[in-house]
Amino acid sequence: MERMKLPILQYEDQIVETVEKNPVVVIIGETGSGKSTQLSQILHRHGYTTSGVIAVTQPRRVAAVSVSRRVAQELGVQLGEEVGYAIRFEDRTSEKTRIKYLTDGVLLRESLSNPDLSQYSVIILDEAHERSLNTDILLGLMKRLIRLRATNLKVLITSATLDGEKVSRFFSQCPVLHVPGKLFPVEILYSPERAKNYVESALKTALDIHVKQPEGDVLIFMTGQDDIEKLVLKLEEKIQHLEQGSVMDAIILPLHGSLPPEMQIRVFGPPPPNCRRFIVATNIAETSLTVDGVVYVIDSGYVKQRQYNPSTGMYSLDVVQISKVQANQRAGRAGRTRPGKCHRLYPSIVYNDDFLDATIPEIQRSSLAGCVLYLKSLDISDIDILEFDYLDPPSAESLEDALRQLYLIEAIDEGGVITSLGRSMADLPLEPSLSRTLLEAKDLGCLPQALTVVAMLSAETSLLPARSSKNTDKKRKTPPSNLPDGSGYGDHIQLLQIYEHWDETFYSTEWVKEHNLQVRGMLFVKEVRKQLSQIMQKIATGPLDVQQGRRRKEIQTEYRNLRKALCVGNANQLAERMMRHNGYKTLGLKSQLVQVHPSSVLQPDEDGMLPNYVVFHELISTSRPYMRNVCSVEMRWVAPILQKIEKLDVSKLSGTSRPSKERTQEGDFSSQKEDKPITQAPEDPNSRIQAARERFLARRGNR
DNA sequence: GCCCGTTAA
Repeated sequence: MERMKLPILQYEDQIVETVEKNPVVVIIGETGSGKSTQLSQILHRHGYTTSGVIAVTQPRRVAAVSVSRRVAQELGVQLGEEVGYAIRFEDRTSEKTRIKYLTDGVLLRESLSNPDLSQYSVIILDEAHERSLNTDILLGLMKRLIRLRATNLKVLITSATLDGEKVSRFFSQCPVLHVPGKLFPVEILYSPERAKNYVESALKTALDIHVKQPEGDVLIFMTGQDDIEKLVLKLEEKIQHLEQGSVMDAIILPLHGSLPPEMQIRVFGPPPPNCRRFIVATNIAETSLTVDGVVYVIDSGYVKQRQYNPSTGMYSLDVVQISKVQANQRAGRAGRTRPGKCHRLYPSIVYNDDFLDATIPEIQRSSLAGCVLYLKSLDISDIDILEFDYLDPPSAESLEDALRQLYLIEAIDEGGVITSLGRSMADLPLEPSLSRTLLEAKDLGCLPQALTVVAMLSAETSLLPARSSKNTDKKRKTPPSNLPDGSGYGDHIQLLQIYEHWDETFYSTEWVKEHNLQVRGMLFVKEVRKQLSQIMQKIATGPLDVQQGRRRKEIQTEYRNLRKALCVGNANQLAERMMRHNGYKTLGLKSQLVQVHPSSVLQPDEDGMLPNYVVFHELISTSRPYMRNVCSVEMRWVAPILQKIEKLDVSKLSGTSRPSKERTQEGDFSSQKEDKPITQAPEDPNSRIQAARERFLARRGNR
């Protein structure tokens, strides 16, 4: 059997012995080592499932499902019995389950109702090198848990290329085991200089491979849909000319996230005989999807990355250089089935001197309001939010921004302590502004409508129709969509109307297609709405289903209440129109000049002016700073919020004026397995981050 | 006039 040869099995004794002796072990295993499927089974064989369940976290849903399926198969058991999985909307575990695969988000949720995670004897954090926001929080929680939990707990942190030393230091010098993978060698070829235009450069390299190199598929990493479409067109054109010669056939496949699923699946089908496939992809092919048969990789060296600026509250989507970890991950995609080649469209000096070692972790690129609320809602008195032990701490500025946001929506009081409202918000799997909107809507009697809007917003990117690439005619505008118009109030109301129409058709797939929306997205909204309704049902009265057959007057009242709830929930996302034109300035710590996104359905009045005050769901800087998903609100709702903003004192919010907390509880537990001191001086994280940030920003400015 | 990489509760 293939499995018998998995490299990790040769290390079984060593792994078990190390786990016996240490609460935390780091395991570095390259692709193909079998760590995701074997580690849990090894520990199961050695009795670790007698005292509890083995949990294995995955950053992605599909991985949790597919890996658990394979393990069940290998153990010859029914999936959902001894081996199961739990992901959002789907729990396939039972009382018999001893090995449980779950997304890290699900484990975080479980930790909310059971901070000790007492049902688990072992927790394996898999793919930790991806450094997802959730994984990073779990790392901090695990560090605390191994000291505090009364019953024995083993933690394994496994990853492909993670800097093992760094994690080991984080966990008091815990041991690091290396397990080799089963990758074939990949020859790295650098360009003499960095391409001025990486699309052109990729095109040349691809054609060169096609003409000169033996069979084998080519995977090309671009940054986004635009690049991909350009390159696909050019490749098709050039290869058609070539084919009159003697080269083999070729097909060219785009691959990115906004492609409908049936188009994504094409890359998994068997390739036609005697035909080379060119797959032009975003970083979706870096980790999320694995394409078989790739022998050549072309790496542009760039990626599109979303980042949050805590001082302005603005997201931006920038093309940035990849990290060394990412470059190696991309190269590795060429060596899965046989030796391969990776063409890097940049010189080795750029790789060595310019690329960051690792991608900046998500926790340092995101708004932390949700994360901070989550930590505050855990009933653990020894956690002070500003002192929470992160592998890579976020900046003080980012934490303060999060506290300010939470205070403005009354999730914490002026002393930084979580309110009962805040606790209710933490129960909802939503960003805080949306949770707050729901709770306010409950009091205002428009909860069914708010549930719909919030569910629609949380799926919004997967709703929009796929942009067609053929629309290159300059004069052709987007076809007039016959979607509802939000009655002039803006995008939130439009989202509500869209869903209500769909509900009227009894969730017809045809209706969705006719209106150029994505079926997958709408079905997701339906699931989210159902989940949120179930949670809200516990504290709300009255029906929460979509309301139908109301009178016009009732609907107007609902819209008004809904807009009011949105205003309360988005207290940190308000903007005021300029006097003489339709530009806006945001109301907050640092005012920004912004505009309503052109896709908005917000309507101007008879004089052509937009409303004086709006709330927005998101601030994003693309070609300009834009507010996306905008809704008109009234000044009288805004006024009290403005007063609050003026009086706000961040130093109180961060709890620095509070007396330090007692830590007696900690001493009781820690005596158990404290052979090494836990308190280690962090090696000056702030200066390290600062330096990384500066490099990062400088690079951004360069382009 | 815009147009988004990815993931998740």
